[in-house]
Amino acid sequence: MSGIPILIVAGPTASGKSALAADIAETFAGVVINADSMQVYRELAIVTARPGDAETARAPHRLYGTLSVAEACSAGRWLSMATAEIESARTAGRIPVVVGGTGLYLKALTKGLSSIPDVPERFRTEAEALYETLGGGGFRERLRTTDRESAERLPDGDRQRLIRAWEVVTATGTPLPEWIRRRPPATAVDGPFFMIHVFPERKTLYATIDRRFAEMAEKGAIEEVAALLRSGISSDLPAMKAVGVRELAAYLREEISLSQAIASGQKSTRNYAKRQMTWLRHQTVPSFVVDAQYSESQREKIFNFIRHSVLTARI
RNA sequence: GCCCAGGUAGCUCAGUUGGUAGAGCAGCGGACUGAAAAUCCGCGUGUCGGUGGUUCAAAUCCGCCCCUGGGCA
Repeated sequence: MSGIPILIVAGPTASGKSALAADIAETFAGVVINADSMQVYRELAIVTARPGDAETARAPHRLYGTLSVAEACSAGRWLSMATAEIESARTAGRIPVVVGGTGLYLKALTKGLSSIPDVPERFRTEAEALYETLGGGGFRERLRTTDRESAERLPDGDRQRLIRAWEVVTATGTPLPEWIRRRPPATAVDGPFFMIHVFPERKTLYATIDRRFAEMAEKGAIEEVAALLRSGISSDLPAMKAVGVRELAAYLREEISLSQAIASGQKSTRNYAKRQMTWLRHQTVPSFVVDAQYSESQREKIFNFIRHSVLTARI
């Protein structure tokens, strides 16, 4: 059952990878499985550029809008959902087409994620309070007494990773790097994996991003964020940190003008796309690279790659 | 045509009495093991409009030319 290969479509936001994934799944009897950390949230459809009904009708789509914004997804949680979807697609004889731009998720899928016990929430609260009182430098010194390796590796300002390292060692008694070394990645699915990278030219991509963000604001993103604010969920939740949510929320709170919010959202999206490209360039080995925005003119050469490499790998 | 004010990084601009240039924003490169659309680390990327001259030395002083605003005709 694990003989069916897994196809991964990776690329920065606005590269057209979702459309490509839908095309592939429609043509080759696949199931599109989302690997985007924000498109999993139900209430964020527009700001996350989640595939619409027309697209999802063409082939089965999984893990899109499956969680509420009141919940927090995580690499581990996503991985277990994704492996379940991959196995069920395979059982049904369909090719899993994993698509997304969240580098950590894709790495977890292809290289595995060490199994580390769940850390109860109170440790995070405690760590955050401690970080506030001691400051970055002080917190790092404190961490040094229990997890020297992390304390030396991380800069004072890397609040999130320092807190995570502290949580793990405090809750489990074992430092995070030790967990990683000790436990082999337990949850990755069996391959074979094939990866398609969609890498548009930078200038084109940025122009698309700018256009798309302005359109989102016109077509309901503001209302979507307003509803999110009205729901009163904690600003610490991941969904509140999505690109576009932060900027439009600032506009709705009347802290900045609409045009400032749009300019700022466009900028954040461009910066995000750049970070994604760093991940994808260095953390994965592509099997096939599309060096342009995906469009129908690219389709045949990609399909040929799939016919010749992916399908013949099928057992 | 004449008179002003300008022309310095992708953009907006600094630049003392001459010592081959620096801020903000934008951008670029990198890291990444359960928040990852997160969180960080690093980097000025330059025919100082052009050209001749003065000088040991010119973004800076002088001449001429080009361009952009504004004003007067």
